[in-house]
Amino acid sequence: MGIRTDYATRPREQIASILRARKRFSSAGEIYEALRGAKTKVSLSTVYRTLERLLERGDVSMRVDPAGESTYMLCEPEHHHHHAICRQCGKVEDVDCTAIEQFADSLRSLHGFQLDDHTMEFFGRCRTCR
Amino acid sequence: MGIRTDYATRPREQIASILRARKRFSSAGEIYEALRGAKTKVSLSTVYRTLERLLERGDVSMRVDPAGESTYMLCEPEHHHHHAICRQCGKVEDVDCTAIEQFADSLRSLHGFQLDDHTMEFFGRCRTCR
DNA sequence: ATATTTGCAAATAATTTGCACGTAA
DNA sequence: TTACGTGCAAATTATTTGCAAATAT
Repeated sequence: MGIRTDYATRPREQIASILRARKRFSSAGEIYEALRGAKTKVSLSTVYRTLERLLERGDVSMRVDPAGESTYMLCEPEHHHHHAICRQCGKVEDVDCTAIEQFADSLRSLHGFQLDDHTMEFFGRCRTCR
Repeated sequence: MGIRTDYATRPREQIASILRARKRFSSAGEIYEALRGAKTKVSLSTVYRTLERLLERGDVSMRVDPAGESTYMLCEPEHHHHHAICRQCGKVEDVDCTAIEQFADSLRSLHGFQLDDHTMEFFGRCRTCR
């Protein structure tokens, strides 16, 4: 019998709900603040622990912002893709960039460097913020 | 008369020297440790302040590692380029990727997204670590 | 019933800051 | 001299952890 680690608790539902509502990367602190108005009280530690758990499960993607803060967003990483992040409103759009990846693949022989992973982020203004 | 902010001090020389010797991204703490053996004592605050100053001057490039720590490397960002980071030894090779950027440019109309900047990092093993 | 989750407060760890003293020009 | 830089110790900030109480199954 394996270990069961998936209780559906109120705090977890609340946190998931916030994540669903926000379509951008949010820090633990921001989620905690967004929860302030909610009926159930959720502690900051629980927010951290839940985010870590969601990350392990692959339900959120994590991004360390330039200030070094970890931020999270609901997002099934089923297929490798990248993000276009609006500088103004923070909205994130998935960028499917097969062609870019093909290009990245072609860099495999570059510098004698055996390429096995890469990251990319795009910044600018989304349609509504332009 | 403007403000002069460029004294050539012993601590700054020591820090620059360490940066020159290491060809990889190093944290303030790592530089501080590397300085332990040096003749001159340099405080951790000075390491932080010097790195911040070098960053403002454009003499180093900064990277927030996945754990959220800021790391620095000597590197003139004269022309926009990216990095191939060896997972094993940490060595960094500059990747000139004009073609990738052309591709990125072509994404400008993507999603109605006005692209104005992007980041990319490549990971793998360098020639000697393969 | 009982294994898991939570809240709280205390512990870490990276980074920043105030201030008196030291130093380059 | 004197404006700028440095060290130290204390303050901040994000994140983690121990543990007793609460909760889901």
